[in-house]
Amino acid sequence: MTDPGSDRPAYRQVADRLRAPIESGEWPAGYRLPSESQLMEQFSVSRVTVRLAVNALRSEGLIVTRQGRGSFVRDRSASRRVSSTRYQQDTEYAAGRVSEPAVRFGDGVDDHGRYRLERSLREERASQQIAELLNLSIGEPVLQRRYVHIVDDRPEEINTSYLPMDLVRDTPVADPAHEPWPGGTIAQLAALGHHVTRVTEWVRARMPRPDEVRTLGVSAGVPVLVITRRMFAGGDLTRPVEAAVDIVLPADRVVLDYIMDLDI
Amino acid sequence: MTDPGSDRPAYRQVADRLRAPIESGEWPAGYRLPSESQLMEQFSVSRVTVRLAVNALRSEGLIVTRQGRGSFVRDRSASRRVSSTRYQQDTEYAAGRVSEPAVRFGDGVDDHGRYRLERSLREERASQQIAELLNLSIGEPVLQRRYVHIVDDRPEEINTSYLPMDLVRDTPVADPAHEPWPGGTIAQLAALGHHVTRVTEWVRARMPRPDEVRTLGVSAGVPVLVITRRMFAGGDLTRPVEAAVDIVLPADRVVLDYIMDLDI
DNA sequence: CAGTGGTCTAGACCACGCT
DNA sequence: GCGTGGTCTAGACCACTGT
Repeated sequence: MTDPGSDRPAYRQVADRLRAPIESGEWPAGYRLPSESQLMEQFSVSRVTVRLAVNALRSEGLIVTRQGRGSFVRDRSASRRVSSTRYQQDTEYAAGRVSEPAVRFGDGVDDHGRYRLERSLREERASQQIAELLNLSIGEPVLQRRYVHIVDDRPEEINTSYLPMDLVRDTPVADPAHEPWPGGTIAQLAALGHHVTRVTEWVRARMPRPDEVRTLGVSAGVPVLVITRRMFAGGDLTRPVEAAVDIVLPADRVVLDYIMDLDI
Repeated sequence: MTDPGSDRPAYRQVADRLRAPIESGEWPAGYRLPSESQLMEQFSVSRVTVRLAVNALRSEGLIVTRQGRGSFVRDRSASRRVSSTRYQQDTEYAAGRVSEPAVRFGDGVDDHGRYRLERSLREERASQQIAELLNLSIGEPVLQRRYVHIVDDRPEEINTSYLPMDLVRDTPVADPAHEPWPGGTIAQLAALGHHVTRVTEWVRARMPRPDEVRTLGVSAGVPVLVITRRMFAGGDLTRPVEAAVDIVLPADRVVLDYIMDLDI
């Protein structure tokens, strides 16, 4: 039953009573909540009120609902760790000092054939945003590369990056037929003589757009992490050699890991 | 009018038709959407359907609604930039090489008296999480420090950090009467002879809990960035000297800025 | 006071998932 | 076939905001 005397609206009271066992862990990930009819009876409220409560929990990211089956406590443990040390490791790999490039999607993922990469390359003219990021003029030619990283048939990362066309024209980097390059962008650029010395990342979070909900397969109530990355080469900090706008990651599956060493 | 022949439910069609002018910029931040009654008439749907559409946009973070006034396009431009270089700058400051510690809440904020800090200190016994982060045993004494950074009477950051009690017992750091320390934790620790050489940050994003919605004053549909930070001193990478769990930042107001210099 | 969004009811039909 | 959630309607009263 809800308390009609309370200031708190009935649907919030219902939500509160469902939230408690979820946050305490009494209802673990995967636990099925009572059905809407059961909640209507248990709290003596209408279906609309029950659904308002359930919606609130869903947009808090606590539950997922599946038509015909029910609402379930969502697994909120992040699985993948994206470490900033991958850039240093790719640098070492490009220099031949280590034999393996950085692993991006977890150990053993490739072995089991669960990892897939979809790529597309395209020459474009720099938009205002890209021109600003790469310190070019609007309209200068750039190479757009779009990567979708897929694990277990589920996209884990969408990544659109741009390189100044001057840097890569008539090189394997701009060749669509070319295989994915071990060691990633840093190794590619190193092969062209551009040695990346600095990477900057701007990190934001927001709710996904509907198209991102579809492609990333995130459920309602799960934000995305959005990274804007720039790479600088050879001590030139004025003109980046690469800019990746909107690297989009589902926040329920990812932790970003940054290490900062300080000179004392 | 909505298209009843479409597979797409009416409320999604309404949401789509409202989303377009928002994302294109035709309706700028602050623009007032048509009222619910206007939308009912315009699309020939019931109020519930209109509200489903409006709720969808709200949980996407595109609009805010205010009772008695209407729904408005939300300002999605982030204002504050949190840079990882602040750690290096605090280190320089602690070493006396620069005269100013890193600015945390924007230029001129202090001058106008718009910035306020609420602090609390408390001795505690390490929980399992804290023990793991600090590489201590469960139950060992730690100093808990809780900071709430307030700008314009609006909390901008909640920060709970822990230091091993052994490091700070009977020092000014553990003294509640002590003023906020210029240069922050790094300068405090330096004054005690612990020179921070490495800072690691784990970055996540999630939807705020109801209590965070209240304290941070974020509107529905805005996620929070959550940082877990550890500081290591003097080349000892096994035992951190500080751990900050759940530094919580409203994602609509903040961009995190990381710079990674690579050794080639 | 009129207009706005916030809450709530009773009832209906549909689509999905399992048995 | 039955129970689940998804969508939708018509109608009501309340609380807040402005004139």
